[in-house]
Amino acid sequence: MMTVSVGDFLKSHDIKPSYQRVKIYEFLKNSKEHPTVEVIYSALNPEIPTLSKTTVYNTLKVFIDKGIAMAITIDEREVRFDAEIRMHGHFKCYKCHQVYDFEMADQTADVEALDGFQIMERQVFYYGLCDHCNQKLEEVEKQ
Amino acid sequence: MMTVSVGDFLKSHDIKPSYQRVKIYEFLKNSKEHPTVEVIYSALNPEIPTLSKTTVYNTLKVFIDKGIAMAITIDEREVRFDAEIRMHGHFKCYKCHQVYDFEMADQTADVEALDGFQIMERQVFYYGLCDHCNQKLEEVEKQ
DNA sequence: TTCTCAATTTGTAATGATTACAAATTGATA
DNA sequence: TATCAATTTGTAATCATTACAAATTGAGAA
Repeated sequence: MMTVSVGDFLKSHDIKPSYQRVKIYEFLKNSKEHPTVEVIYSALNPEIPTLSKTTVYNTLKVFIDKGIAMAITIDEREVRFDAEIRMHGHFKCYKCHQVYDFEMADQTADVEALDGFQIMERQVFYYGLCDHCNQKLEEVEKQ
Repeated sequence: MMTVSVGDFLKSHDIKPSYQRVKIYEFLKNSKEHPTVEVIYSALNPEIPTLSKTTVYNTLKVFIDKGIAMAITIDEREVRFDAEIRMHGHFKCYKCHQVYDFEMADQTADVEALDGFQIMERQVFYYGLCDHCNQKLEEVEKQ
């Protein structure tokens, strides 16, 4: 729930709120699916027929540089993006390939081995079977 | 320190120990740098002039399928590999691009949000400045 | 030893995400 | 309205990875 417009939000992070940037940020913020460049481009193309995929790449790079989005390399193949900046983990299902968010305590301070290191970003990826796919598998095994 | 030969180790994991596979596993096991396919290929090519990069890809896929190696997607660009299977984290320095291992408690059980999920793999990536680069930066700032 | 056959390796070509780059467009300010 | 820098766009290049088919290898049979 944002109390300021997307334009003002971008401005407050030193990003000039062009039409494309506002639309891309809105899409990313409202999306729960951690979309790829391809997904963002395909979703906005009908509404912005002149949109270029390069613009999507450029814009996401700006968002990341300014600290309002994150790149998620949970896929080996293509990068996903997330407008949720607060610390949380990502779970990817091997079967349905969906990426789930999960709440997670920040245990950075516990890591003694990194004394003297300046930790600026954290990514926690778990992989396996989501509850849905896991349950279907168990049902099959019962038979 | 392995008490069995690499060949026997591979056999015990259902992998036929060809010359290439043994050499690639030895290199990966002895490497602390989480090498990419390119690094592995370049390192072994002098010793195995007929080696093909495709073989390196194929072999690493076999190792991962059989559970004796892991893919590390800490780089957006290319995949790195690790023969260390026990749970540990990876830290990548933004400046020198080196990837460090660090010991880490497994807090999987703490994650309530993943009830019903079957977690099969974990990756923890931290990014920032390593102690070496961080220290150099502080020295510059003092001047 | 020689033969056979499946597994493995190899080289080349294709794929596809990402980046480079230069031209076109936009929009704020004078 | 004119100017100019920032932004957007389209195309071409880059490069890690994969697909695929031919060549090679190696273990067991004859």
